[in-house]
Amino acid sequence: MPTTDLIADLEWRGLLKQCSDLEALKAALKTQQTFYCGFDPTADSLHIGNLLPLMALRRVQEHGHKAIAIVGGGTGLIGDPSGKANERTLNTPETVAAFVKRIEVQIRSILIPDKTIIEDNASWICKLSAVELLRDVGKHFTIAWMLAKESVSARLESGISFTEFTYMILQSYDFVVLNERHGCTVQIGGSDQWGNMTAGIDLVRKLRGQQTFVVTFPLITTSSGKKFGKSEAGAIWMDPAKTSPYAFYQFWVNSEDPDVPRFLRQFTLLSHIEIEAIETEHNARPELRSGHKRLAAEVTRMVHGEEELQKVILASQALFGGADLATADVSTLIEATASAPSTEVDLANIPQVADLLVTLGLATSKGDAGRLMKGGGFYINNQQVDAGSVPTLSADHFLGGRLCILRKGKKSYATVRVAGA
RNA sequence: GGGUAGGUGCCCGAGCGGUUAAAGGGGGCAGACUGUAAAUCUGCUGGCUUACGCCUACGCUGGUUCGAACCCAGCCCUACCCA
Repeated sequence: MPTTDLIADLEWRGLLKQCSDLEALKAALKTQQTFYCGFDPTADSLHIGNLLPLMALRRVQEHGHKAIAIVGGGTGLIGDPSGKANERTLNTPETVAAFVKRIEVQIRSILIPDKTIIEDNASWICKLSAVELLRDVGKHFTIAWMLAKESVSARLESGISFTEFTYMILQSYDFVVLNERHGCTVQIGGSDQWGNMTAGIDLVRKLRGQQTFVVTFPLITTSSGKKFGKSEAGAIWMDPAKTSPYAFYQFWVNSEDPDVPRFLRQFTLLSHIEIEAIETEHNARPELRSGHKRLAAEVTRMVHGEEELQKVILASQALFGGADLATADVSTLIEATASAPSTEVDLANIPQVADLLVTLGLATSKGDAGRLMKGGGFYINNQQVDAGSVPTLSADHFLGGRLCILRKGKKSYATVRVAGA
């Protein structure tokens, strides 16, 4: 059941950047191994940047190995200096604990439930006494060696507290605990975690006399060099309350062409053959955007489920199909746009358009709304409003007397519903 | 503790007594062209206001002045150098 194909698969998918000892790992993978990856509870939801490590763990499972996800309820109280230019503000233990709970649920939804172990490192880190930490763990680290780590050396100029300085020790200790409890032998993570992770290898060797491995995947960038995972509204979250399924789906549909093949490999479970077929199709008819749509569908289904996906596809078709919304089925539209921002109005007293745009988050201020309308970037029910004119909403704008769709630019929309309808 | 250079809008960065809501660039938003892509071109990019206009803004607090981002004083912070 366990296979060494895992490495080849990761390589093909562009998910393998570095490995501490590739040949030895390949040999080890002939028998079932246990992998782990850590997730930092820095917010109340994971975002799509975290999807990559999750997918990596999922692939580990698909190839018959075991996967552990660690939620850093303990390390999250300290703060990882890796890749951070400045010391970070500490969250309260209550906040971190709340983040941990929510993130655990999300992790479970992506991984194969009955094959997944989730651990919160607070359960051992918080029990560690200062003396234990210093005698049993700290004794194995020399200052010179720690200072040489990129995560620390990069911060010597700008400043790093003792707190964050010790982070790598705690993360290393995680590896030791998992090795002891679950026989965990491989840690995977982003390449920015290389320093912390290799520190773990050393500590496991010293404390448990066992060889362990580290595998990293590259950090994701878009082909035009923009930061991956950000949209106009900020990060793309997995929590539907923070990023609507519609916005989530649209994020992927809007991927740049050159990124699509890579994203299909990295973020979907589609097979090599399927992906290559999609690529061929895309190259033949790029204007159909079939690759984008498939990518968006796969990822949205995985994160939000089939039902949400269907709604979102309906909404996308209605809004981008160029259909005349006046003739569309209102119930379907209402259903399809359920995940968009929305507000209710009273037909007898419809607020000004600018105010509505602000309430719905399509504009940041009335001035911003005014500029938008002035520039011709505003649509009511898919009808572009003439640049310069200032529209007012009337009862006629409400499809079936119930729904009015406001759109900003090509991609952002929100709905106005009639109260009680 | 001493010295030097600095702290300007989302970021970088010009301005160094009035014509400065503050050059220029980046980023962002929108329009055109396409394919809900990229590239390119164009417009916008503090808030309120139908509008005249009003308010807020150049580290903080005071002061000089008819008038200050710009001058003065004190303070805070950052970087580098010396103890």
